[in-house]
Amino acid sequence: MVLATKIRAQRASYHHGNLEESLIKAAIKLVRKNGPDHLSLRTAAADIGVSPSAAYHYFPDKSALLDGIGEYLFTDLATMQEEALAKIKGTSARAAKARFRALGEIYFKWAMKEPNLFRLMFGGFCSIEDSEPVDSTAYKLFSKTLDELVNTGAMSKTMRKYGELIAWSSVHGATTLIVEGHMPNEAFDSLLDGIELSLGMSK
Amino acid sequence: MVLATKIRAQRASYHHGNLEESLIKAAIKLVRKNGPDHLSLRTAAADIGVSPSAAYHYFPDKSALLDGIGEYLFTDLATMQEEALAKIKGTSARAAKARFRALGEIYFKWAMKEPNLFRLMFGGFCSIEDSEPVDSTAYKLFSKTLDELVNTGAMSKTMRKYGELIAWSSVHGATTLIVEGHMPNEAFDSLLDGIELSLGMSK
DNA sequence: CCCTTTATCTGAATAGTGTTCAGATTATGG
DNA sequence: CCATAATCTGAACACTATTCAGATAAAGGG
Repeated sequence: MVLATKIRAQRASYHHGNLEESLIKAAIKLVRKNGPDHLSLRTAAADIGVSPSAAYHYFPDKSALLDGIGEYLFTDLATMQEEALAKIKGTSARAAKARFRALGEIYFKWAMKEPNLFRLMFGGFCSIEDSEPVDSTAYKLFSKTLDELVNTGAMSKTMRKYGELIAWSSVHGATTLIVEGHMPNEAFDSLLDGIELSLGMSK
Repeated sequence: MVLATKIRAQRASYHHGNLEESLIKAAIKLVRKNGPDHLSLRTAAADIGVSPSAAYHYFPDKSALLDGIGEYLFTDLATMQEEALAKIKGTSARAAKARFRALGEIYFKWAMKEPNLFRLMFGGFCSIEDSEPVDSTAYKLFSKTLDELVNTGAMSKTMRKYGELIAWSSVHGATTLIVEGHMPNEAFDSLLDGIELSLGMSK
């Protein structure tokens, strides 16, 4: 009984029951359409049938709401990358390279499919509290993938120490530049080729 | 006489005389302080002692004002890069490498000094009308610098075709990641080292 | 079962925003 | 000097974030 009333999120009563998450999801929809600037706290509240001031019981600010969205999206992207990696099995050099490539491609595709959400994540709209980004799930996945490349002999040891830096920077850079229209779409695949070459990955 | 009245920008009369540029400069000041989101057309107008609606004779939109700022800033950055390149004379491989490095460092330093202006330029706040970014002054400077590297034997021919892609993407990527707090500051110099190595530049 | 306490949400108000438009003001050219 | 055109103002409209006193409902103790 207690659970039943708590679970329904569709607002059958004065109390909403799930306002925080509902607000974030409504806000994500708006950001997707209108961009991270142009997010309206009021319409997000209205969309889930709640007064504007209700939001202030869960977020001190509009910017706190943006932070909440950011956290949600970052874990979302990390999950996608984990799933993509899990699909590529094996311990061969070939598999390691495929995983490396998959990480970059997921990143890029995600950004191209949801440019406004990507902007929110990396455009200074949300402050991530993760003390060090190095601790993040995504970064660990990434480092592990690079280690595999070295261990299977697919990547030169000399370049290993620049691995994270070059790959992460250039994949992120190309993605943002393409998303913002400063670089042609086709450039991304070519870039991945170039990185593999430059990091000393065997053909 | 005619010139005298046109030149004074300090508003000694009903007509301002230089509203478009004054608005852009006032807006730049605001963006520098408060970020590209949070730019207020009204306070920009108020700061130069003009009514809000006056702006609409020069910009159809607030977003058009942002476009104007973007154009202003892009030429500003390009000028800085040109000046930096001009200071490094000579046709040796050493000089070519110094120019390459200078381009990246200027880019990074500029962003770190003015993160909010950098966000405006590359964060989707302004739409650049340059049909192809390849035509931009900055890009031409960049390509020329890479050519010099190959001609002086400082860079391998094999990697030349990935030169723009890798260097531009990774410099831009590292810069944005650092500016947004996703990467430590010290990473940038290390990245430049890595790029030089990976693009086959002789030590 | 009721009743108090506490969490949750509303309504109204304030101050600021982009944008429009009729009209006032000034410069320009004949 | 005067008519025309360019330029700017003032007031208005529909938004926005944010605050706060009070209404509403849930939870826990008697």
